[in-house]
Amino acid sequence: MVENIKKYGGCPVSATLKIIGGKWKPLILYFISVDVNRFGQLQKMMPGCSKRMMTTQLRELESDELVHREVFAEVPPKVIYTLTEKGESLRPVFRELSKWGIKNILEPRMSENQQR
Amino acid sequence: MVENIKKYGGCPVSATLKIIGGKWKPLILYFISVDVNRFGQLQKMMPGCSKRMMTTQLRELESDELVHREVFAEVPPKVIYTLTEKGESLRPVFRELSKWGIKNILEPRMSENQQR
DNA sequence: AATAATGGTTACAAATTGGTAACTATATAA
DNA sequence: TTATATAGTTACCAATTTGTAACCATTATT
Repeated sequence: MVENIKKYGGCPVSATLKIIGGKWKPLILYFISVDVNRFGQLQKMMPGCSKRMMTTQLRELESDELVHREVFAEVPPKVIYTLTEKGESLRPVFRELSKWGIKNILEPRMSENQQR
Repeated sequence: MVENIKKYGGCPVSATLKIIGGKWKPLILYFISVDVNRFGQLQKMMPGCSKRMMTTQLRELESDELVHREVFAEVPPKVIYTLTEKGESLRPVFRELSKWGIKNILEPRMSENQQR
C-alpha cells in the first residue's frame, strides 16, 4: 500500500473514510438506497439526526456525487434524493464493513447482554 | 439492513467506522501490518501525526483489541505493536475501501492534475 | 386571516478533537 | 557529570463539529 500512497499522494483508505465517515452518512445512504428518499422521511427514520445535521450531511454527499438531489417545483416543496452510480458502487464496501461490524461488534455486544 | 439495525440495536457499518475511522488509524494499522511496529518508527512514517495523537490512536486501537502492545523491560524503553487476529480480520474490509478510494478519489484526482 | 405542510437556513452555544511545547523516567556512554 | 535514546504524559489553547431553537417561503385549506 505504501506504493499506492506514493503513487497517488495519499492513503486510499483514509480518503474513502473521509467521504463516507460522516456521523450519519452510512445510514442516510442506506435509507436512500431503499427508497426512503425524501427529507422528511429520512428524518423520521433517524430521529437522532437533527434537521441541521441532515442538511449538511446530504449536501456533502451531494457535492461528493454520491447522491443526486431533485427538486420539484411544487408547494409545499418536494425534494427527492437518489443514489448516483458512484453511490451505488459503494455497495461492496458497505457489505464488508457490515459483515465485520456484525461479527466483531454487534454480535459480541449481544451475547454479553444475554449472560445475565 | 434495517433488520440488522433492529436485530442488533445499531448500524453495523457505523459501528465499524467508529472503530477504524480515527484520523490516523488506517495508516497506523497498515504500517503495523508491514512490521513498522515501534512507536518511533511509526512517527517517522507519519510526520503529520503528533506524538500525542499517535499515543491516543494507539491506545484506542489497543482497547478495541485491534493491536497488541508488548513492553520490554529495557532502557531506553522498547515497545512493539502487532496486529491481533481481530486486527488481521480487517484486511478484506480495507481491501474494498482501498479499491474504491483508488478508483473514485485518487485516480480522478491524478488525471485532473495531468490536464494542465 | 390564520394554519398546515415541506424543506430548509441561520445564529449562537456547547462539546469534542487536535496541535504545541514542556516535562518525565532510567540505564548507558562519553 | 552530562548527554543520549525511547516512549511516552500533561497542560493549555485553537479549531472543528454538533446541538438547539427560532425563522423563512409559498400555496392550499379552514
